[in-house]
Amino acid sequence: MREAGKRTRGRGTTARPGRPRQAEVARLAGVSQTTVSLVLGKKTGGAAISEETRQKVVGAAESLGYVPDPAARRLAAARNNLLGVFSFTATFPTDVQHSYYPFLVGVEQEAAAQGYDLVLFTGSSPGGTGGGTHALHRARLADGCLILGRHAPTAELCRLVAEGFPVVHLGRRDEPEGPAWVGADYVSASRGVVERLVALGHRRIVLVREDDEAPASTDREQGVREGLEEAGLPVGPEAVFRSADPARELTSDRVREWVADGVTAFVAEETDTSAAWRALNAALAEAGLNCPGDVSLALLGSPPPDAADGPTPAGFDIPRAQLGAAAVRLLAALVAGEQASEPLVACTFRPGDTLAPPRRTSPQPPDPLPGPRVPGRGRNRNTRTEQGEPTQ
Amino acid sequence: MREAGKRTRGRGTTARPGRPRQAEVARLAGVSQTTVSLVLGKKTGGAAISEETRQKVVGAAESLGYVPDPAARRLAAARNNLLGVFSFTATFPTDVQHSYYPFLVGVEQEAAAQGYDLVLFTGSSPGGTGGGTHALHRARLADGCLILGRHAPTAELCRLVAEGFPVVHLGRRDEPEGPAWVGADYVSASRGVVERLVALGHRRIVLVREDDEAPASTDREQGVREGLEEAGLPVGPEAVFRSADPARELTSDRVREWVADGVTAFVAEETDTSAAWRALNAALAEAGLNCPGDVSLALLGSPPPDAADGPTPAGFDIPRAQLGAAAVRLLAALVAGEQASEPLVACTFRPGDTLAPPRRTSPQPPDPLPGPRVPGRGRNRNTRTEQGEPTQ
DNA sequence: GCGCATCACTAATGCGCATTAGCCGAGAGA
DNA sequence: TCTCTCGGCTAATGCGCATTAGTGATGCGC
Repeated sequence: MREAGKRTRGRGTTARPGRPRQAEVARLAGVSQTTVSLVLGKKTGGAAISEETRQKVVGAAESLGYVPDPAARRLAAARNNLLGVFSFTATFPTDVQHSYYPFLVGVEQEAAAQGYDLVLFTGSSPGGTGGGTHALHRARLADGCLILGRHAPTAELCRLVAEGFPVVHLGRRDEPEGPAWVGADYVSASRGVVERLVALGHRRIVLVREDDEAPASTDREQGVREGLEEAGLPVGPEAVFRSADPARELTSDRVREWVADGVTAFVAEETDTSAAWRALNAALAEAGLNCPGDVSLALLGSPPPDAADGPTPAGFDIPRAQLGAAAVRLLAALVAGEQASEPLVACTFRPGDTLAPPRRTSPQPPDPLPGPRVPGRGRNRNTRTEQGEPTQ
Repeated sequence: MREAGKRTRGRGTTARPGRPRQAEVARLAGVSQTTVSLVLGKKTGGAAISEETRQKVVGAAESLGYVPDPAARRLAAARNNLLGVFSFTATFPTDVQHSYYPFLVGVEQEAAAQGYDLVLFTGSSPGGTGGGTHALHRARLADGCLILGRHAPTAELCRLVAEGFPVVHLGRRDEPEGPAWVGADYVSASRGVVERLVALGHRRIVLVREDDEAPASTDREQGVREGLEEAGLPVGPEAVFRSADPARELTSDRVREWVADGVTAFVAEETDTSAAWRALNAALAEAGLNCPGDVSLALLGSPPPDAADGPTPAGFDIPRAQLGAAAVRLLAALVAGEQASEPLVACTFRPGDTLAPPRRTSPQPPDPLPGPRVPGRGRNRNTRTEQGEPTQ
């Protein structure tokens, strides 16, 4: 069933039914196939090749237009330089908004850099034809596999992991026996935002967050708390406003009250809906407070795409491409049998247009901070927030 | 140099260093490797397998999570249900504007439907590490390969084709010995736009185009000409305004002149820069003509993304996702050894807000057309423009 | 002038799979 | 009873390459 019917391998003849093999090159150069492999593979691995022979081989290969067969190459090398990418929604959904595209930018780049090609496993969304329940098992075709999104069947996934197959999940996971993962360092990033505010002179800062328990939310709150603590500011319940329905509960009255009470800066968490952020902005507008004149604002994440107009909120961006790249690096390390290291990727500080020193207090940079600094709680060396320069 | 030092293949032990092979499955099922291959390959090729044995094998394979090695499959002259995707720019560039994303939407869907997974060959952009000049030959790992964009090295490409490797290029190509391709049917789509205008009562229509010889341009002009001809309207040089620098040469005076002369509709070609379209709009605005009140306008393509405001121009959209899907279908057919069929994909008519019956002539729908209709030149059955309903 | 270490190269092997040629036992035909 | 299929399976082979043992020559020291 090879090529155009029949069995083509009529060896012995000079016939060249397909593309040339190393054997043909060898014959033409008057050497052995091994020599050809050695010369073209560049690896002198123990053996030495005379310049003369090398030239003969290279010449023969060129004149025949020899190109190695990737399948054979990979088979012989016992690895195929393929990384699987599994998303349990379409990898390229019609709705670009919810796609993994930004991650894939980094995934592709890093994979290329590491010498891997990518296998996109299709049809893993509901109703996929092949595989059925065991869709994930196709991943074994690759040397390792990347999981995007939280929709992978956990049982299957853990099984792959248990069997020693290298798997990296893009996004934090909490299972003890689950796959390796990489995620954004929300804690450090959030702390960094608070540090900025403090450096500008703010002493009363309120975090507005929604009412869920996702790690993404919890981490941000923790970061804010660490930032406050580090500056010796109070971390009591008054520092966090938590609401299941910010649009209703975060009123202009509430905001006025805060401001009257000495609050000079607000920090809102970012979520799918950006409910907290929207509510905060609405309430401020209604209260007649403007930003950054009256109060400073920061958003712990990227602004929603529909809010492209208006000032850019200060805060941080999730470096999606870098996350993708980090995931690939980690996966490549696992494939190579090395140990995984830091799974957190630093976010990028976004200066924005919503920060200013507080109104009434004269900006006393970092000196007269009330309360003691907490020394041991310094930022984590490896994952510290990459803060852009203020002038940037 | 295999795995973590030493030779790992300490066969005989129960050790399972990598993913399971057919041999392991065979051992577990108590049959030979051949039987496993036979059962899992579904090909009863001469041999018959009892249902009992089949069950044992399938069970063993499943419990081990066996997945065939794609490289080995390819080497053994079989299929591996992998389609390669090659883009000679980054497949996921940072600049989303110029990406192949819309095509990939369709590629992914159709690949899933046909039971193929996709291999993204990375690093084919300039400076790619692996492969070097012969980067394209990595494609041989897959059953066939899709080429996006015009940057593939033609020589390599033609070589693959000559060797009988299934290749489909997304976008029209004109080499005689080049790869198969799929493209948008600009001719039919452009003709369809003219037909609309004619149906609305327009009798003097001018095409504004830039001065290049790309097939995309030529095809559109041809479509317009066919549309005019079909309606029995003159197809002389006065029907086409061609300019290397529309911004300068397409003046408001020129436009006024046309209108005074009885022209009631303009059609502009779409290009990277949309120069023709922009110039036309500018000239009309300067001439104080409004659309669709005074004249009707159509754009032979999708509006530039920076012109999101303003009325939606009538015209057609290139169905990128469908093109991707069509490319995959064609490729799958080639892989299966079938013959290729129609490479053209119909564009979608976009009604827009820029069409209206001509001002002074009473709208005489399709009846009193001057001149004879040209019968044989009817639209191409298979590729006719999928025109949206006007009410849509 | 005999061991011994290069040097320059080759024969042999196996990667994981598909395929081909058989092998063995049981029933059918003679 | 002896061959003759034929069903059900397996041993053997090869895909094109990389890798590992060699194998002759040659040079070198003593």
